[in-house]
Amino acid sequence: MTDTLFNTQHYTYPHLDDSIRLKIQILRQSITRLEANLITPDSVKLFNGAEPYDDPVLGHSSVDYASELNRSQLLAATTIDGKVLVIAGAGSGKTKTLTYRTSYLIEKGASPSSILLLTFTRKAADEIKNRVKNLLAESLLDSHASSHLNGLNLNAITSGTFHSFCNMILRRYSGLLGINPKFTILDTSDSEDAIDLICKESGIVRSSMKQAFPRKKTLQNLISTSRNRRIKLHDLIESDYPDIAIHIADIEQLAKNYHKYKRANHLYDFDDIISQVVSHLKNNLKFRKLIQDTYRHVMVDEYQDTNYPQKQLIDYICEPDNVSLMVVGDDNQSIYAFRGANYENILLFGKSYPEAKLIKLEQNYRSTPAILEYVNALSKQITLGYQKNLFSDLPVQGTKPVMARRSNDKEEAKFIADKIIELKPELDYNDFAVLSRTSFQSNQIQLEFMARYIPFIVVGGIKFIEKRHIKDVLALVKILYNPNDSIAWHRILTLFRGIGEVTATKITQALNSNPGSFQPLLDPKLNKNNEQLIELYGVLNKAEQQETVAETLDLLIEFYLPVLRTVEDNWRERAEDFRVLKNLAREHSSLDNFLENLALDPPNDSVAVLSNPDKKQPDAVTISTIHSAKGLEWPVVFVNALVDGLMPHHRSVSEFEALEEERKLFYVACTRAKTHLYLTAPDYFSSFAGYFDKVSRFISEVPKETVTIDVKKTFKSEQGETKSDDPEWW
DNA sequence: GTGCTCTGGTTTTTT
DNA sequence: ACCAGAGCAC
Repeated sequence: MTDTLFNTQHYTYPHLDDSIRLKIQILRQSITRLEANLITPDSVKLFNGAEPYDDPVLGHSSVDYASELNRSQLLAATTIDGKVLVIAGAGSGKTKTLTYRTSYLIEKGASPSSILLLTFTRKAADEIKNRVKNLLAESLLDSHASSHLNGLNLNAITSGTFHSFCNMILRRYSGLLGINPKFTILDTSDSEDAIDLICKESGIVRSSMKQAFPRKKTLQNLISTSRNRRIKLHDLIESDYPDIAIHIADIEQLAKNYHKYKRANHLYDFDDIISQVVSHLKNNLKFRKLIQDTYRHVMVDEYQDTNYPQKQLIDYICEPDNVSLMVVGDDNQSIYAFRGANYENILLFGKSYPEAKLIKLEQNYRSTPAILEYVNALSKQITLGYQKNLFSDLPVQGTKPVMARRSNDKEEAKFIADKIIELKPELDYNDFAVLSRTSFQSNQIQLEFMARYIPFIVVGGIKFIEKRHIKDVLALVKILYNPNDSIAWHRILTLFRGIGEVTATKITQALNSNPGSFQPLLDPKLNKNNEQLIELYGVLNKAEQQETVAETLDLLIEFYLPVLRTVEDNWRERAEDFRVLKNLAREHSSLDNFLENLALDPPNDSVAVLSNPDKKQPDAVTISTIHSAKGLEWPVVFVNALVDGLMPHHRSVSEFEALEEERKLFYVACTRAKTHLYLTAPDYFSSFAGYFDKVSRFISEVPKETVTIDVKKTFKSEQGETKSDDPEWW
């Protein structure tokens, strides 16, 4: 205790009950088992101890694998049989390794169409694919060296996110699977709306004497979590939401109705897209065989953030021994449990595949030794995981992370701004990032930056796709594509004055029992002589005739603008966003293509960037949540608001696994820094949730020699403000 | 049935 | 700051 930065006895740690102890024990066993299968360049005598150039492929390739990769990376890239887990530490060249492995597979004779590459974002998938194309460009044109490469089409590599892959499979094999290929995807907020609608229609009594019925957001979360974590709704509510236990029966019924509703209307939510493919793989042997024969080389990135259905998907595809599988991940960076990700998948890999090999990438190419020393100390605090120790061969130690504490969030923001201005002469604004646990924690910093003329961009923020007017127009597009989409209908119908829940439901039902026609809009018994409904009828029919997505969109927007004007005062401002939407539409050849891409790969750039696609990113400091910063790096990183209660979040401190994830989140934040890491905290933080005034336990737990402390306190005394530097003060 | 306003309870992170 | 329910007028 004495060598830590601060006395950790000030914090309350979660109680470990027997069930969690048992779980830890099982996970430890699995980890130990796989550690026994660890292979290193030395243990396997990489290329029999000879130079890699003796390998028939490596020796003759135009790609110089052995000099481009370090020995562990080379081992990972060339171990192409069986099942392999690669533990790739932060900044260890994971993407590079996947790129070279893909290239190596192809040079070894794997056909591009037999390769399946699953990543967490489409951007990551595209990047790997493009880098492989560049690597092999020379060989593909060279008809002498390796003749089988000549004329290969690398676009045949299947790469993307789990969702985009499963979406493609559902549509491509809709005939074999007996499903309607014209389904629409519900994003999270559509799914919430659907649940809300069904809740109202099924006449559940929402208000109870004792306990209010959960809101739509909670319900959606509950249903999704229950599916992704394979926990019965009943058990999930009892363990995680005991307050609403009296509503269990209603919620279970609601979940069933929601499911029926989606199937009846050809709607798939995010969870369905994956679990439908899994259940077809499970039940349809012909389909399973077909998929297993197609994808012979599977690679999965960010395996620590997969959920149970995603693991099942991989397991079904990779069931035969001759399908090779490499999963890559870092158990220290699993930070998506709230979205159903299961950190156990990566820890239990040895249990699923007892013969699997383990490879570790521990050389870090990102951070200075001083920063690595700190993050390795953080890593030691994580209870469960594979053994790892990041190292760097940089000759210069660099500066230690700085822990700065200030009287309040304003002083904290000032500190950050001061540092940026101090370091700016040698760096660009692009070289700085401020990372926060929650998005609102950057408000004070944004104000300070504005006052000091420091340019910044906020990542995360309000999503373009989540804006009301964008959702409205997209609902119109969805109606055209899938006239069964009652969620979209309901959204549009309630937009008009004089039409509320009840009328909208009646019209929606009439539309559904009258497939292929918008006729009910004209029915005087239903439309209350609303002229806009009659106009909508004409617009939809006309829009159906349009050739391109852009033309269709133009018509719909033209109709929608006057409607928007009746519901929002700032409609002009909002209308600006339609330019962006039109630009996006021009990139798509069909409505389904357009809708799919917006749902599965929504643009998360700010509107300003989207509307000037040609302009280069301006030179600006990045302000982001830690989650959104995953996979990125900056020379100078600030992690702010490090108060116990915000980091770890107060809602996560009472449960072992939740606290562990917060710890990993802090680890992710710190590993983004290349040369300078600043950890900052205000003296206190107060909100309806409580009053927090201790520095984050994650700061306190590590040995004090790994950081530099910088504490300044502004006293509010009777004589006015005075400043003091007191190292004893926290 | 619809739409407005008031009020009190709520707020983590997001492909 | 944001949303959902209640209460009320049309």
